[in-house]
Amino acid sequence: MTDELNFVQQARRDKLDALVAAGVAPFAYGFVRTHEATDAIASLPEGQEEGGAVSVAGRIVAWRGHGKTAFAHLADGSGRIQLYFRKDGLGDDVFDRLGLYDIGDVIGVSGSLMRTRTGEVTVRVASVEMLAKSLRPLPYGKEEIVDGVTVRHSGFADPEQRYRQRYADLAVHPEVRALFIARSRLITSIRTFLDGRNFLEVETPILQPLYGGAAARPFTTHHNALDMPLYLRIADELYLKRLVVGGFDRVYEIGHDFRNEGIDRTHNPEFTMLEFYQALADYREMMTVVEALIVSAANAVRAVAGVGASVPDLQPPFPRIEWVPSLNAGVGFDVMSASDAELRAAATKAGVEKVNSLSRPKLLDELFQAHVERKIETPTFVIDYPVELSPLAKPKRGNPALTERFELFARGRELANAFSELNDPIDQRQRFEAQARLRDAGDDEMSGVDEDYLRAMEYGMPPMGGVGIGLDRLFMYLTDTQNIRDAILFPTMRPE
RNA sequence: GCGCCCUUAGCUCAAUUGGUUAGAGCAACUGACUCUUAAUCAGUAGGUUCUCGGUUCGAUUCCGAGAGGGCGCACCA
Repeated sequence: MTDELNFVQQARRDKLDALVAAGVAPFAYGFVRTHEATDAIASLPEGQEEGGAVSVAGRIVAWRGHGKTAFAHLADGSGRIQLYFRKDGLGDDVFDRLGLYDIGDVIGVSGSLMRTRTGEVTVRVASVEMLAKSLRPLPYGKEEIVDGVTVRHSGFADPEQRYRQRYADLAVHPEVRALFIARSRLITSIRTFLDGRNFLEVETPILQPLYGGAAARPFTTHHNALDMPLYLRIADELYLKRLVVGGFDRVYEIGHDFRNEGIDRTHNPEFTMLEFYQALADYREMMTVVEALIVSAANAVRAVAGVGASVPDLQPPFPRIEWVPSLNAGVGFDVMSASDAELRAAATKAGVEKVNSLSRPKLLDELFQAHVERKIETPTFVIDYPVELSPLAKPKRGNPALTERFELFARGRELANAFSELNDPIDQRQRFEAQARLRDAGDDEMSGVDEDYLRAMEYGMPPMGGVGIGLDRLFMYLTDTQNIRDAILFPTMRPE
């Protein structure tokens, strides 16, 4: 695609010049609107032919000229309304100038409501103002009737262009707008839910001198004045837990985490994470909180017109299955007492590749994914993970080979990850040092020892339950969206 | 990173086995039309067929390389 003016764009420039020559400012400062489109339509009672004066504003999305009259449709955030222009109502000058208007122009009109012969509520335009001349045609689609069925042809089907030019995608696709309205409702519902349970919303650093709280490769940047490296956070966890030390018993943060990994249909380098921490609660208590939060979020999305139909019917309490017994049932032997060789054989049988290069924890994880995770359809809590898979969780009371951890799965995907959080600074130091050794050995997904965090723990960190929920993933689950790029307004793309 | 597929007018898509001047709808432009709504009718214009190279008398079509994208796999505890 070229940035040179093509003939369509040149025609619009010429109209712009003609408007200016006629004394019409093509880019206005504002407009006083009395009604949104759907409100204006609703204000004319059924059966009534004529109504009062309204002022509406929006984008011209259809234009049908008829010599000395013209019909148009105007779209705003609420919907669309028809406009009716008459030469003998507007005067020759104004009516003739309508030829300089195009589909895509943002205009404001005033006039009285009327009902057309076919019953459509319409504004009989008495005055019209150009608010923003459109110099580039929007790729509106077309509808046609094929064998009695209405087929919508998008005018903008190339996914790449839709992601790159989300503004145009939104402008021509009402269903895309509806989806992102639903996303906003989801976020709002989570805030309302947590605020209602006395959680405090906080903001913690995105630029961090040490990254931690997850295992991922970070984005690295540099602060010039301090002449030091900084990392974009891969998780909020360690800062939120510092705040619990400070006396904020219930905190949460909704924000972006950044992970320098591959891009695919479920991964974007920056994504929206919810983390919340509740002092004195253990992981079992957090399961009931998560259940209620997910149901509340699902209800919020379900209420959005045009999106809600895809939301699964959720019936709490969600099933809880234990990690070890469920995997044992899948493979047919006891994985905890099995030798590495037995695990490798089972992994090979399950279709796992390169089993000889995998560590024991990785083998267990692969087996669990193949035999249990992928088969989970309806929301299900998996609880009590082996300690070697969960270095950040507290040991399980009465069984130190396990941890007090749960993950929530649905449709084979992880929706939430939670622990009874480690609050023993001596244990924490040992785990940090083990991570630091791995990092020094070349694993750049591992961070070093966070001395400041240890200092915070040494002051006394209350026991707490902590939960992380990837909100893009949750939204994708609730709306049955297959690609994360359809759930993020401006997904990460290569430069054009 | 690997495999498969895609890239033609502003947009959505055609183009027979490699063969005349690369077509259609919408959008655009000119004209007609005072209740239309996929408005209608008559006409006009619009192309580096992603880029570079090769094969051929001849390439949108076949081959090679590159760019961008989509899907799947792998990676992402």
